[in-house]
Formats: sequence, C-alpha cells, structure tokens
Amino acid sequence: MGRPRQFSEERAVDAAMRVFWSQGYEATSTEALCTATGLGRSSIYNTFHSKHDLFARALEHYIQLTAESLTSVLDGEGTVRERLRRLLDVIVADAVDSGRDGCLGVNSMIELGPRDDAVDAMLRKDKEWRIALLADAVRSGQRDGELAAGMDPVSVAHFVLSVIGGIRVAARSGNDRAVLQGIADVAMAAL
Amino acid sequence: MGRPRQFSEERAVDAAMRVFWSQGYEATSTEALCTATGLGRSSIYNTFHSKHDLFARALEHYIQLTAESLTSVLDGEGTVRERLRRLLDVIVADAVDSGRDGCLGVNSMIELGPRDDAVDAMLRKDKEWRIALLADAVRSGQRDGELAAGMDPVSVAHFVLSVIGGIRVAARSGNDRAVLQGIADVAMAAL
DNA sequence: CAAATTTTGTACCGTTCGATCCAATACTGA
DNA sequence: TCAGTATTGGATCGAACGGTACAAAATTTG
Repeated sequence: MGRPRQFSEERAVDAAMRVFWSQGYEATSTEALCTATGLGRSSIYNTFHSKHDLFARALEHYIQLTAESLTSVLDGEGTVRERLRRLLDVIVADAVDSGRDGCLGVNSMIELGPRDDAVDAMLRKDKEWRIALLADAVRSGQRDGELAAGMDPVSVAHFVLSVIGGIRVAARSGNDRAVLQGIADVAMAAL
Repeated sequence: MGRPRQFSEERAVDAAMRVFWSQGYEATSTEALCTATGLGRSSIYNTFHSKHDLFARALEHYIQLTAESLTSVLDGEGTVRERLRRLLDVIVADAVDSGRDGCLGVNSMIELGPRDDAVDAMLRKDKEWRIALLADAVRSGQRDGELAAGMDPVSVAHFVLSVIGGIRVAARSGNDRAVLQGIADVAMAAL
C-alpha cells in the first residue's frame, strides 16, 4: 500500500555506481547522485538512508558484476594458462572501455579503505574470495604439469591480483591500450 | 625586513605531505593541516596561497623523495636483475613501513588524476621519467645478455611500475609483509 | 626610537555539504 | 469512497568547508 515508487531501485544503484566510479566517494555530492539517478533527495534518503549506505550498495553491485566476470573467465575453456591470459585480456579490454575510471574496487580501497570499516570489510572479503579462486586455478594448473610446480599458489594469486590492480592504476593514469597490453604480456612470462 | 617566520617551510611541507598521504586530498581539512604543521591558518595561506597549492608542494616533495630512492637503487652495485630485485625489496620495505598509507603518487593519481590537470601533469611527468630510467636499465641488462632479449624494454618498465603500483595497492589493502614479498618474488620470475 | 614591513592569531565570510522536515500526491485496502 | 500509507518535490537545517579581513605582534632599516 501507499504511493508506488516511480523508479527502479536497481537502476538507481547502477547509476550511482557509475558516478562513484568516475568521481570517487568524497567528490560525489548528493546532488550529483540526484542528477545521475534521476531521483529527488527525498527518494534517495527514503530508499538508501544515507550517502554512505548508497555507496555500499553501489560497491556491492560492482563487486558482484566483476565477480561474475571473473568466474565466467576462469570457468571457461582451455588450459589454466590460457584462461589466465584471457583474464588479463578482459581486464585490459575493460580498462580501455572504462577509460580513466579505473577500478571502483581499487579506487575505493585507496580512498576509503583505511578509514571506513564497512567498505574495508567488503573489499577484503571480495579479495579473499578472488585469491582463493585464483589459487585453486593455479593449483589445478600445477597438478596438470602446465604451470611450474615450484611457486606458491597463493603468492601467484596475489601476483595476478596485483598485476590487475597495477593495470587498472595504469589505466587511470591515462596509459593507452598498447601499454596495458604490454604489461599483461610481460606478466604472463612469470607464469 | 618584517616579522620573521616562526616555522620552517620545508618542515611544514613535509608534515602536510604526511597528512595528505594518509588521509587523501579531499578528506584532509585545512584545520587538519594547521594541526599537523603547527601553523595557523594565516601562516598557511600567507605562505602556500591555497590548499591545492600546498598539496602540489607536498606532492612534489614526495615525488622528489621517491625519485632519489629510485636512482640510488638503480645506480647501485650488481647486475640489473639484482638491482631490480633490490628495487622491489625496497618498495616492499617502504610499504610495510608506511602501513596502510600506500603510495601518495598512486593515491593522488586515483583520487585527483582524472579531474586535476596540475596534479595529473606532475604525476605523468614523473611516471615518464621513471619509465625511461627503468627502460634504460632493462636495455643495459639485455646488452649484457643478462635479461631475455625478446622483451620490449618499455613494456618491461611499465610492468615493473605496474607491479610496484600493485604492491602499494596491496599494502593499502592491509596485506602483510609475507604477501607483498611473495608478489615481488613471482614478479621477478617474469624478468 | 620610530616608520615600514611582514607574520601571526582570531574572528568571520559565503558556500556547499549531507541530511531532515513537511505538505502535496498517488496509490491500496476496507 | 475514503481512511491509511508510502513516495514525492521543495524548502530548509546546522555543520563544516576553504578562504579572507584585520589588528596586534615582531622584526629590519633609517
């Protein structure tokens, strides 16, 4: 009962995510969120309670999107090395697509991680999950004799995540596709 | 002539650098800068003209410090591979020392790069300089037959910078020394 | 010593921030 | 049809922001 909503909550979260992504948390005003989502202040506060809560929703949405992308690549066809290669290619392609926005996860960890426990916990949990997924892939590649057995799978997982982070920072620094692709190429030589 | 300063400009810039480093630009209030530097508002604005200008000074100071560190490692003893290894070790050690502060350069590029031309230009110029230095080192290693000749030196340079960025992001994400060291170890396998 | 000059501390400026209040609006269910 | 309920737009809140004005204080120079 009551007056029905004139907007889609999911669409609003998605629009908010994009603004936070390109401008950062502090630099995004509530008015900017109103313009981007098309909602009025009342609707935003009535639905999401605060700027911080809306940001958490947006970040969760982003984490879910990228998680799906990661699993779909790692569950794909081919050897583990081929799949890791494809993972980096996807990262490069995404980085080129999103221009200088970089990665919302990395951006948020840097801007808010050290002083926002809620955000920190979300990103930490997601990171642990990705490390486990990558480490599993590495272990399976090592079992098949396809990846060097001497390396610690968890370290390799951290390395891959670190290279991904580095590529996204490089993208936000304005490097072009060739540079990002070159980084991915060299990184693959380590595996 | 006139009343003499009661503070050291250099010390003030250094103190400001540390606050910006750990809190970020937007999240650092002018009052926080007063407390950290020990100066009053008047002294800050009389000397540095604006928060943004003070930040530029602080960032320049940081860039200079890290540039000195980079040259001192790359100009050191040993093979190129040994020096690159030592470079990553220094990065890891610094990252552990500065705790979750990460790298002011990376932090600033992410927070301000896309919307602050002055900051963007400073960081871009510094990056180009570091790429050139690293690429030179790689080329010299390749001439001596000590590094694989097949790789593009500039790509390798970007890779190293990217790994450094990744390590610093990982540090700001709260990873401990063992994780950071593991990333450096795997990265060295690519060279 | 006094005029000139610069720094310093304090009070304050206008603006913008995130957030709230409230009446008008648009629905549901009895 | 109308009481009840939730959403909406608009006005507005107090706090905090970056920055300024101004006079007292502390020097140098003549």
